[in-house]
Amino acid sequence: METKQASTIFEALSSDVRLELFRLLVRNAPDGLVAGDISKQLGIPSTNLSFHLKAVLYSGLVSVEKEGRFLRYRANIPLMLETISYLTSECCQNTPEQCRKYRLESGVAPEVLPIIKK
Amino acid sequence: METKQASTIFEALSSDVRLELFRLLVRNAPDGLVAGDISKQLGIPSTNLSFHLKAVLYSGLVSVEKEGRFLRYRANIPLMLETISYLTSECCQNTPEQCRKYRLESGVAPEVLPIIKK
DNA sequence: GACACGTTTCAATTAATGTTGAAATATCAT
DNA sequence: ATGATATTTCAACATTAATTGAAACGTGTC
Repeated sequence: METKQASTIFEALSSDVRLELFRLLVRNAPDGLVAGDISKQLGIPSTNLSFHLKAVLYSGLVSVEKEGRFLRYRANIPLMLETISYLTSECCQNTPEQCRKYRLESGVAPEVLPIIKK
Repeated sequence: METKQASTIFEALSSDVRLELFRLLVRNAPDGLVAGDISKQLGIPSTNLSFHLKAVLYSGLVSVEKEGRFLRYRANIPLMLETISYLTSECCQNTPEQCRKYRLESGVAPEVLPIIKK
């Protein structure tokens, strides 16, 4: 992954509205949600949601599909995973012991987040 | 983790400069780097770096420590891990099979990124 | 103490982002 | 076709971010 793509993706997650939007779609993967449902669940006007949807679509983190007169949005989970991999790559100059220490410090369960390689 | 904190963290990673800055510190964990070295490695003026350093410091993703007349910056890896955990939480309504499919699709090695729980 | 060096703050400019209501567009139901 | 509904585009405004050079601030060195 290239820097430009990754920073665009983080940009897409950098507003409260868009972050909640994306997490909503992550929770609702793989089915996704139509715009109206998203608008209701986030409690923001559809016009504002549309603005933010454009940003996440541009980043690639979300995809859209026409469904009658609705538009269904879905989180692009594989891209999310690639982005995480990009962020954590070559962590600690590839010394697993240090990474392990950090992971313990974070309190995050190992099954959820083992960025340690091998 | 709260939405506000997480979006501030993604905001910190949303510019090319800051993303490269953070990844540089991740690679150089746990030792960190002093500002001058960062400035040289990123090839940007110290005044501009200082601006971006403030942003990542504010987010908590980077910490700083005085070292004589230098300032040493370090990536906050545990916070990075918590943030990743926040982003991926309740993925696919906790149906591991779907998550596994996505992971295969992403092409990311399982040891690097198993967000699947259990 | 005077000087050099690393780093930050300030001021100025340029550009981009977030929000809202009104209007436009597209699709389905009758 | 007409009307109702879903969603987007547009215009306007307020807010915030990015970049740069000059100046200021600390800290170590001679």
